[in-house]
Amino acid sequence: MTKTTIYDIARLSGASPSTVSAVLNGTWRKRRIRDATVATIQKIAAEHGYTLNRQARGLRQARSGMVGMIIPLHDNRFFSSLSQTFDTFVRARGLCPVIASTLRDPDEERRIVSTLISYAVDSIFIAGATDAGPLSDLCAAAGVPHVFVDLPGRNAPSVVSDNYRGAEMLTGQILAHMPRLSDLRRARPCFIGGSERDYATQRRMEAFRAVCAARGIEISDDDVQPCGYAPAAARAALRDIYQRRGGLPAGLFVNSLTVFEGVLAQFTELKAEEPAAIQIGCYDYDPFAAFLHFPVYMVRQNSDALIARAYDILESGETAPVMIEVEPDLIEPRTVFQNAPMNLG
Amino acid sequence: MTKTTIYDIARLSGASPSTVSAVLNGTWRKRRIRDATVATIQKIAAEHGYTLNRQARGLRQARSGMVGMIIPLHDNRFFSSLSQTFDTFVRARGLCPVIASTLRDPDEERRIVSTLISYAVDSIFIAGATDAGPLSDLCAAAGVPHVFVDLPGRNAPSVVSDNYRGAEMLTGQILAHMPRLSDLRRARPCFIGGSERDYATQRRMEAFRAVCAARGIEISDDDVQPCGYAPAAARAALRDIYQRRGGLPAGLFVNSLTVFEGVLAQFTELKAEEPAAIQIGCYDYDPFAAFLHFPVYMVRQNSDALIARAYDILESGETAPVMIEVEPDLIEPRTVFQNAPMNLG
DNA sequence: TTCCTTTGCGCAATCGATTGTGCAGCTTAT
DNA sequence: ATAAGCTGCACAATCGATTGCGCAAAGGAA
Repeated sequence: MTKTTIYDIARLSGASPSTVSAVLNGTWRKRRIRDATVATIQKIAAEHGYTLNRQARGLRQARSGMVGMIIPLHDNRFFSSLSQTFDTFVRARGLCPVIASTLRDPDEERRIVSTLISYAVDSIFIAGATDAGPLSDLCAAAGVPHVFVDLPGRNAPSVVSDNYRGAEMLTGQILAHMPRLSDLRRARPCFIGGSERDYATQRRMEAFRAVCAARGIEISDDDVQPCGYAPAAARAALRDIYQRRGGLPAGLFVNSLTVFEGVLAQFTELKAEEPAAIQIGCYDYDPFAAFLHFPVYMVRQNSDALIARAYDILESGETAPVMIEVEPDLIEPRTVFQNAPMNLG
Repeated sequence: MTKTTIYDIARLSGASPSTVSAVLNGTWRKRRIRDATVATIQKIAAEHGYTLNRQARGLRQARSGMVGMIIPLHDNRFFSSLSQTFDTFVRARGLCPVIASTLRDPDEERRIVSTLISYAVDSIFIAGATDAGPLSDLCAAAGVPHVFVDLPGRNAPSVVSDNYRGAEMLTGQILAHMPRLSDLRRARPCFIGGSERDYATQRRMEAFRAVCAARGIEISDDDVQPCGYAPAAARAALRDIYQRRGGLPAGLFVNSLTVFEGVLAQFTELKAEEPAAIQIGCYDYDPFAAFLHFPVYMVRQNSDALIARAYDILESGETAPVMIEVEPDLIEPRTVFQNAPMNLG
């Protein structure tokens, strides 16, 4: 019942605990253990179902073999995709992933990072923190390597989507395909969703305005509504836009999938032709959104590349606040198969 | 740079390490430590940014304060929803969630469970394992309490969706709303997706057949196609059905969201009226699928209740292979708001 | 004053591994 | 034959906390 330890195996094999340890953790060549001894010990270990106590090893080595990641929430296409990639990468290196969600609460963020540190994680990936500075400080104080993913950190390296480029592509498609409406109130495209305090949203708004300006379309503050990420708020924002303009705008830049949910909810109050008569683009990708009754351009962030680059940075030992940008993909309407990642369902 | 320990604080405060330990872990009342001593030690600890080394504590206590969960993949609405609930539950108890994905690989499953055990997790939630028996054995050998979620375990308690009931409701809606087609080849509803080795799929097929039989509809083996979970396979299966029958069947029971993706992909080859002219039901829920141009009934599994019941069982100390069923919710078409869980996006 | 409690805290063992060092015994070279 | 070197392993300290036990000093009762 009580788990077997190297001491038990030492007793049973007549060897010393240090020899057993070396055999079982693979360092026995360095210690010049005879092959016969190795075999004996491995046999006994197997017979007794020995399993390493990683807390003991970790205590001695001052590292746990775990790698932490914090995300705002699991229940989201983009972040769960990040999780999946992270999980795969970490496990491929023989380490154990620990992913915790913060619900975008700064206190939770600090608490989780502290917890991870107290478990002596080898390093930490921080995705979508609302308050990056203090997290960096916590990690730095503990000497834990860390990297920001999807948002730029001030005092540590970060890997982010090229939000400007993604929004540029998306806005370009919206402008290229939206109808030319004679009603001036509806002729200009709108940007909806996200938070102004959000780095990603800032960059996307910037690109949206720039592309519009380049086509000679003047965007007013009224055309840009960073109303947060909640579907209900997005729905209300769209209702306002609709009422003020007497209809949907010719183009709609939807800043996230949850915002899109709110937009769709509002659409249920309209005639089916109305959404179909404008051009919609959504930043972030969902396969079902690709099958709505009107075409939607979408941007899919490249979570594989984000995690891969982040890992590169950590493994290079870089700790300076460099920033790497990863270009996202523009997804044409109705292309679920050609571009969807493998999903084992 | 080197982290402060209770020994450092003991030296600085003039107290003994055991006193410092008691103060910092909150058990000082039991040890009758003076309030003044407590205050001094806490002050010094705060000044030096002391953080607990949980590996040391864990080694001594033979438990880590972590709770493990394994899931097939993160990148899936149902499992990421389970993850979110699990995360919230575990953290609410002051513990640390560790969620790892197995990609439905039995070897991976065993490896991960072993790893979790070697980290001395307090307990393990097993969601969606392909080979439950060996996992139970591993946990039992290590004396780690565990519970199966979403699939029944043989030697341990489990909490599963009431797949029969869910499929019963869904089939009921499909039959109630599907058109009566004179073409006999197309008159019977079809069941598509999932794996026959899968407990959940078995139960759902059972209910599908039973409800059909109750309405006097005779189902042949040809009407039931458990073609797996991959979108591509589902697409091919639907193409076959379409060709053999000369059109879509009047009713379609889609056994998972990824299968639905494949179905939709195949729909793009049809005229838009065709899917709209039949009745579709999907086991599992996606908000965007609720906004397609034809109404879809969906079943949403109750991940909150699944995790809550699983936790109840673990906390009750139950280790016998009891099985608890949780009823899923039937979601009417276009009701994204009334029923969707809060999603902070 | 003497004895008994209670208060407040220290001592030292312990959890299970890792790792720097030491040292017999056997080889090989000279 | 002696020194030098190599082989194969054991010893013991160490990581940082927790915890059973013990004991001096203070307080109270008789």
